[in-house]
Amino acid sequence: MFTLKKKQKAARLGELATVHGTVQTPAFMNVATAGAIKGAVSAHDLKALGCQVMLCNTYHLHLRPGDEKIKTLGGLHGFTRWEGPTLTDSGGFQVFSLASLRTIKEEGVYFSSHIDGKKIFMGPEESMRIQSNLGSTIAMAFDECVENPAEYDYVKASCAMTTRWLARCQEEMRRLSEQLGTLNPSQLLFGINQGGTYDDLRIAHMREIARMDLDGYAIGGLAVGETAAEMYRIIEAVEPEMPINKIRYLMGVGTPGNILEAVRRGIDLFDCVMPSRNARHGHVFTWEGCRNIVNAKYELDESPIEEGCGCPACQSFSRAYLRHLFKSGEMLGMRLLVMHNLYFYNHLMKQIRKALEDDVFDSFYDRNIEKISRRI
RNA sequence: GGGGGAAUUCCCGAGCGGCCAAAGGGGGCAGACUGUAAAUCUGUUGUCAGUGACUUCGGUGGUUCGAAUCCACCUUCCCCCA
Repeated sequence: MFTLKKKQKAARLGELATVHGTVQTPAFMNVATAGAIKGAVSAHDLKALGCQVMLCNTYHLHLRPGDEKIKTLGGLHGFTRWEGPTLTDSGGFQVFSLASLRTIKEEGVYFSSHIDGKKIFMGPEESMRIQSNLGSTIAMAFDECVENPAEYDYVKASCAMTTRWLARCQEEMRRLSEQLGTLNPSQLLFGINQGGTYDDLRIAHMREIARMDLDGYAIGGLAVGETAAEMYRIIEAVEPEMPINKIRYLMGVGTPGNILEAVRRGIDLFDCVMPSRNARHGHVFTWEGCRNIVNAKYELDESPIEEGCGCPACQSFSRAYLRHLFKSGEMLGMRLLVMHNLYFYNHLMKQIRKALEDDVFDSFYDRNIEKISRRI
């Protein structure tokens, strides 16, 4: 159940109440695709980093270790020991990211497993069943995430299919929630807007799925090839069509700057691999911009990544030490950088919420958008 | 004391007369990464001006139109026999 608490122009402050806890929005969900944040960060660490929602992946967990096994082990919550809300992505993104390993049909998608080549079929019903076994707080609809740019006719047909798939997801979820032994009978279902870079398709699709009364609405198929300017234009086009009293999720986005821009345009929820992946490659986010800790200029730098940061890395360690750990291939280096970035993202959202609470989001945006987006 | 082998650009290591500023790793420097097939991938790595020139393959001489590559001596290291 989503409550819109406050609005400043398009930007929204809200909260989503779930059986696993309440999420204060705008929020960033921390990505734990295979049940763990890559870079040796556990569910317990996540709590200390200010994480509100942990995101896991249907396709990956279905392949390994298998959703039935996870169900036996108490679902995602019992398995990972993350006690808060979870969101499972449906496998729709893998239709895009594993494009060379799949075939799309009306009934669903045939994948060759990236692990062993085994044939895997995943349609809307399969995705819902897997997500039900995982027992996530929020299940995402199974969609086709189309790469940008794509032909108009292809995107139009794909959108229509994604809508039909959404109806099947809804139907299957209804059936599953009534079944005895379902881990989370009150699992929420979010629908996903598609339409590539075509405003008319985006709007038409959003109107259609808005009528289907879902628990939340996501914008998918962005940050997959188009420019940031196009992404913002599409959000602006679609936003007025999104139900005002439902949570809005921009999937897979993005940089701190992207997030600030999207909150300003009315988005409540985000997720992205960027804080963890970039940390694994030495990039750290700060309020002054993004740094690369391996740069030679940090060799003798005794200051923390960011002065005043409350993360475990900045609490105790210098840039020089972190650089050394990282370059030496010490796991600790990677782990500390990942923790810093996740803390930064979660803290950024907290500051955004505070600015909205205090009715100063505009000036908060003006003060930070340029700095936060640069490379230093 | 006798015999045999080796020395290559930051490191390891190819090359064995021209197509060699010299393969390939490593390391260094930098870049990319947006619902994670990603602790990965890309570029660059003698100097200076940048279609070229110059210096470089243990040292010094030599052979040759031309040498990291052939010859002589020297230096250092390794192995075997005494």
